[in-house]
Amino acid sequence: MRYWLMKSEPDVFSITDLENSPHQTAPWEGVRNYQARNFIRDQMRSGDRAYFYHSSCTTPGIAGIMEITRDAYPDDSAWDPDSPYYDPKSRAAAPRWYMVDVRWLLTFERIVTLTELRRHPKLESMTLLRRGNRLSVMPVGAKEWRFIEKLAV
DNA sequence: GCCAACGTTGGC
DNA sequence: GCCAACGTTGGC
Repeated sequence: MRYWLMKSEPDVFSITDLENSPHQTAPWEGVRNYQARNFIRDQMRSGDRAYFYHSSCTTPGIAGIMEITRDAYPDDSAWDPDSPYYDPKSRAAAPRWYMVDVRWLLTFERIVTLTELRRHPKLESMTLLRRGNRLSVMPVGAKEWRFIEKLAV
């Protein structure tokens, strides 16, 4: 099992929105970056765990945990002209973008903030904290995962 | 709203 | 293939 961190702007889709979704499950649509796409398509598997990260908001940080419940499949929002994620270069015969399904597992009692994550030397090599990192989907090491889990309690 | 740090695009 | 211009991300 692998561990991941996935960013979403809570104004658009928050961990509460996921919890309130049918079956507490939703497609993670709209990833439009090749490196993130490759993680989703080539490495992410049903059963993996992911931190739900709230970005571009008052208190950026990790809000809780979700589970990947479906391997990657074509992101059909790329074919919807009315979608903000529309990409005419993605065609059904050759899908450019992929998504997984995610299921809500738990919401932390409090947000584990970005500021707090930066304070811990054990986390300094985290992809999330690397200068200039803009990935919306990235792997998390098992040790880092467990360390963060304890912070949240 | 600002801006650093990227990624993408397209002319050549 | 180079690289300048442009667009996006995301913290602050």
